[in-house]
Amino acid sequence: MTFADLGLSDELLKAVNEAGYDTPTPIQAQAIPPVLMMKDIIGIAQTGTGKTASFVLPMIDILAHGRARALMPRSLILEPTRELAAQVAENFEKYGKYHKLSMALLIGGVQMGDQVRALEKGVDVLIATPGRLMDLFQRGKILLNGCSMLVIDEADRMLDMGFIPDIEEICTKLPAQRQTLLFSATMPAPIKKLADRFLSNPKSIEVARPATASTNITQRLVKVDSRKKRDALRAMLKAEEVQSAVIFCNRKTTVRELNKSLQSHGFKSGEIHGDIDQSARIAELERFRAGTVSILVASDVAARGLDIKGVSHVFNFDAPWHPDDYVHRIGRTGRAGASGVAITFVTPEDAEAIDNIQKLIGQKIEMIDAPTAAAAAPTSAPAEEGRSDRGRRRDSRKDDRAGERNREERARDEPVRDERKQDERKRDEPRAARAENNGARARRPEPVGDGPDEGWNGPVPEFLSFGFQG
DNA sequence: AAAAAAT
Repeated sequence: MTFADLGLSDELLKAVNEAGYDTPTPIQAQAIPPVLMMKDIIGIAQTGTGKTASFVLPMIDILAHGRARALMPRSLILEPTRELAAQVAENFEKYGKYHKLSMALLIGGVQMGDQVRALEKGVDVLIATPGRLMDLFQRGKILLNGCSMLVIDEADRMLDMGFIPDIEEICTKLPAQRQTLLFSATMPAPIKKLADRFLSNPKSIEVARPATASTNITQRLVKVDSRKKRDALRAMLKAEEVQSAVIFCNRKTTVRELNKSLQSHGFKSGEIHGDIDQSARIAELERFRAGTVSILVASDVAARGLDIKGVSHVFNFDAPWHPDDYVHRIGRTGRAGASGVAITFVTPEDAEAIDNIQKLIGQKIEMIDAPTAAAAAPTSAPAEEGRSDRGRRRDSRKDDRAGERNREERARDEPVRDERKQDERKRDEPRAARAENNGARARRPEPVGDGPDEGWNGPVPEFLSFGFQG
């Protein structure tokens, strides 16, 4: 099965091939043909399954003919977070490079001016978070009665975030004659109801959860005293072959404090959470993507969907309260078949949360003791698909600043702050991504982590009975 | 127990 078998146009196939893909993922293979036949779809799939391309690709071909009129977008994609919306927009740019589609990204936290001007010119594709969309709608800047295609992405997360009333209102403003695609990782009752009400005769497509079944992410629990988490983290950052890591905390304040602490210990780190203003969030992600910082300390704003290449490690500095969040967080590593390591710090208070996580993923995660700074061993074989300075990094694991310095040097040649340069960089991005992708394909490592005795082989304490002294 | 999203 190749993309060519799915009925996509030659221009699109060319863009897909140039992006480095030739084989569709299961969700893409199942969804693209019916979407092209203008059917409604319910896609039950996690992020990381190639879900975004499963609607972006057919949409590009469907929208290729016809012209947008002022204030009347021809299609609408709803996303729960600004970052996800921006990421979908990037996908349209990447795959739509041989099409002349116009696009607008409507998200909060940024000036409305450009968004309004784009709407006035007319857009083929509107990508939005609900709040800003409703705002602009109420200001009379958008008419939705010419919008014949609707995508509701991450519907269950929209539910969590209280967006369902907004979504319903938006749905009623669209023409009844339209195509609707709904994607959700789970199907709670309110989402089913939403689908029943606003989709007609939908075809259901379900693909397996990637993070639970996938063997390419080595998962470990690390028993740690809650007062010694930072020491344990630093020790592990030094001991592990960390190409780049996302470190999740449960609270924004913890994110801020941990980032400061890491920086004061000489780590090149950045932070992202909802109290950081939008332009800084974008800049921070860009710095992380570019490798200017190798460590991103994050709240759950970054847990879902973010697709960043070469993330070798995810650390749960705090064990997530909701088991679903665990699956989403660790899915930031091991992307596209790469290997990855997910390490979760566990304090006695986390017992129930961990229990729920293990139930959800249907497996026990091996538990190890926190390493001391002196004697630390790597969890697994290094993730082979890190950034391009991976080789240098491998020889410098004692001094983890060395690799960062190299990365910094590279980054200095492509400063991200200067806007003009940033545009140039953006244009180069597809090429860079392609090179990385091909490289990854050529030397994909054996999946790690599905063997019980990999790297760590200390005794695994019976989880529920573990306790702490001190 | 939190975070996210319009201002």
